[in-house]
Amino acid sequence: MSTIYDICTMNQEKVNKIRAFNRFYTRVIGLLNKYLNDSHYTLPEVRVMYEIYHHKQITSREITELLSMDKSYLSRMLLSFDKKGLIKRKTDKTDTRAQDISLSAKGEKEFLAINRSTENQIAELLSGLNNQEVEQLIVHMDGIQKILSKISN
Amino acid sequence: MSTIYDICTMNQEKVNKIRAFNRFYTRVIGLLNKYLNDSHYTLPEVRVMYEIYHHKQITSREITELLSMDKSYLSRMLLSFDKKGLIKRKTDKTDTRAQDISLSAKGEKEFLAINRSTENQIAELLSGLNNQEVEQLIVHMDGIQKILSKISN
DNA sequence: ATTTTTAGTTGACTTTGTCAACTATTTACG
DNA sequence: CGTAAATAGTTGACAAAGTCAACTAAAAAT
Repeated sequence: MSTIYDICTMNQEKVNKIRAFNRFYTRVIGLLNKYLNDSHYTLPEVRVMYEIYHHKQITSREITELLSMDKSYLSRMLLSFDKKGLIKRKTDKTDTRAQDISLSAKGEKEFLAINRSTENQIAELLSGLNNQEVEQLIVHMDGIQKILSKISN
Repeated sequence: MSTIYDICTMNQEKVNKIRAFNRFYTRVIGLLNKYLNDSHYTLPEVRVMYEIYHHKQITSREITELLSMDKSYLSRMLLSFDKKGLIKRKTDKTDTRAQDISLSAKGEKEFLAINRSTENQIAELLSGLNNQEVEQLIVHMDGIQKILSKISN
């Protein structure tokens, strides 16, 4: 918990630089997500698929926690995945209220295709940079994650 | 323009690290924007106010370009700002189709209040870090902006 | 002078996301 | 044990965010 004193003595310029970065990176992320317009899936759908894929077995509740997503929103999304045959759901053995969700063969195929095109898009973006710049970029990104992980619970 | 060759030889791990950072930072930005729920304004509204404030005089078209925002969406937003007395609009002297938009005294007051609370929120976030960490964070952020500015048109 | 482009508005719509109420379990606890 | 409280997921109703196309009026291009 910070005090008024902390906030007031905090260098204004530093805060402004961080805000500038946030604005800048919001645009970067926006650009990178633009490609999704051409895919059959929306950004939140892809995020959900990502979680299912990387957990192999996951419950609704876990997804809502991981993505800070409303459970009703997710419930409807999973229904649409189900209709499209992208997921399998089976009742959890130790808690019959919960379902273990996993990607079907079709779902996995779809996800991996999206995944590849995201990767290609980033690779394409990076192709405008030389090797050293890419290395530096990653160093900076790791650095930010390391520092901010301390505070983001 | 990148070639297939570039993409295929691009280190997969680097691409994955960048994607991981994007996911991470999407969450950070999401957390920072959460506070807006308590404000009277939405995120896109604040962004528009930001642009009006920092240009003193700006047209609708310029805002749509700066924020990649649909002109109909913006038009309605400006209408609501107008109704709330947050902006002044006057016909541009050299192009009577266009309007020069600026914040009213009330609008400026509102924007500055939002601005302060965003600043405080970031300052509060940073209060969990020591001086050196904050310095490092800014170095990394500047680094990323410098590198990515080369390519993001 | 007329066609084409542009600035902004409006109508109709879709997507995205939220909130509260509900059912069916499970867990906590006297 | 048995009842109360908490939890997993669904559903209805809605609000917020964003898009698309058609339109008016003015400006720019030809």
